[in-house]
Amino acid sequence: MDQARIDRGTGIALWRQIAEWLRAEIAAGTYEAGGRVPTEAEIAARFEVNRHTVRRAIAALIADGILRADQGRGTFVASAPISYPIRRRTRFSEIVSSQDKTPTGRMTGCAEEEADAFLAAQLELAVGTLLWRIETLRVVDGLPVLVATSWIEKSRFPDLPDIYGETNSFTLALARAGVDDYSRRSTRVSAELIERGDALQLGLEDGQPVLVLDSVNVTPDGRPVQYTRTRMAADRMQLVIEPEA
Amino acid sequence: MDQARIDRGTGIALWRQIAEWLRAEIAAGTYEAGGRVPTEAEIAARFEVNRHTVRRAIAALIADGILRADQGRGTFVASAPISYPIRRRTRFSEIVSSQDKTPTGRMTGCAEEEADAFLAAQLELAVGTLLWRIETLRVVDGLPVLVATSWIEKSRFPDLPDIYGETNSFTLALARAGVDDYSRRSTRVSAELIERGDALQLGLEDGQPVLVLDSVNVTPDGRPVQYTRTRMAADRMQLVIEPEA
DNA sequence: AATATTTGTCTATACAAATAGACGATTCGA
DNA sequence: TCGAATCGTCTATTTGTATAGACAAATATT
Repeated sequence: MDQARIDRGTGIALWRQIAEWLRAEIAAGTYEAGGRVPTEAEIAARFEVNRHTVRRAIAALIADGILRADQGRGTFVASAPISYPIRRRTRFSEIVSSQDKTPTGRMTGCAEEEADAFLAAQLELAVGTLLWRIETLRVVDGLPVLVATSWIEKSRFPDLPDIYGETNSFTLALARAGVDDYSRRSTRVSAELIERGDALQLGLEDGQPVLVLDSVNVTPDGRPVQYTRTRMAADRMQLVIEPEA
Repeated sequence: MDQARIDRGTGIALWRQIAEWLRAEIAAGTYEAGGRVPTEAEIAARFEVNRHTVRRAIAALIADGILRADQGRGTFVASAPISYPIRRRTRFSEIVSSQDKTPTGRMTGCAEEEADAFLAAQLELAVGTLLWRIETLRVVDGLPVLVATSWIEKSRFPDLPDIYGETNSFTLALARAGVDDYSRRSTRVSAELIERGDALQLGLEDGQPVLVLDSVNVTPDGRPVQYTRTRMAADRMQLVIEPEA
């Protein structure tokens, strides 16, 4: 049971007392990351204040990135952004698991595509080479955090979409084709406004920024195997550039 | 150097931020007990706020008994009341020293007086016996805390005023006359409004309450040696009635 | 498709907080 | 004794806080 109280005339505004109560409840785990907090009306009734006063408290927490409000749905705890360290060996599932979160992922699309000049250069293939283009959605604790598009040579990994569709793991899918290890060669990072399709998948609003990572994975002998373009919800993940451990 | 800051529009009233700053400064010892804190104008300039805002902060601390304002003089840290335990052996200097404070005292008056019926009964002497009446002011850490009037048989302690005037100690003065030990027999406690003369000596305003202690000190064989009427500033000392240790 | 729920925005009102200025009351030192 | 310093009180104005009500916009439910 919840016995918190707010006091009037103390020189501390009601909205601030409510904001601090909510912040404490979230920190204590009463409302889990990504979960819903009580509605404005409920909180207002709970403390016997006007809804506008609650709204101001919530606005302060939204400004701090602690809450996120969705019109018509409710107000949610904005999960702390997941750290995404960029190293030579970067495996999404390992990164996420090491932060006590549960990663899931699924293939949202798959198509054949001919390499254009850019992709051909990146993958060191001839222009027009047939590639798999695989669309992926990565989810952490039920919250979608990034979408990625990967291009992989079709002739070298003919049944990759099937294996990836089963395992949801590039590491496993490439291993089945004889690539036991791979590492990140280069990563370029930029920021863009989210595209419509990505926004739908990530549950973001138009106009939100995304981090865009363009990376090339190579086998230990330096041969490119995969070109990936990743779009990360900037409010849910943050990049960490670290020296090699 | 002092780097504290106050922020506007945070939902915490300026007066409260200032009050908490002052409270912290006092707790940290920046302004010592009984000492002066900066003037309203200085604090207002320090934080770039209006003097009225500072006044509200100070009013809150006065209500909490932490500060005390004297018109025309300044605002002072209200010393925490000194505990004054009542036991059989009560020595002002020992009590005060044990509370990490520095006691001083001085005789403020001395006169001869004949015992009236009341004093004669208390001291077990005949009515009309010549007594010394000695007025004493006790000060702790520079702050006057009590005034006392003591009556002692003159023929038994003929040069007591001289000795007390030198030593400011009844214990020593009585010892010189052969009374090695004495203890408190009875103490009556009451509360009155302060008298004009006492108010001047204690630096209190008219209308302030004082604790009045009427006590009789006796030698180990039970013979009365001293009758004392003590007036204590109620906001600077508090009585503690304890069982004998 | 209709309805209920929930957040977003707007207007209006009342009260608290903070500012501004003036002047009185008390104390202290020159 | 005078004036400066300091706290006490008063009026007036502006800004921040909180309430009240209405309706729009998006979502979820039936």
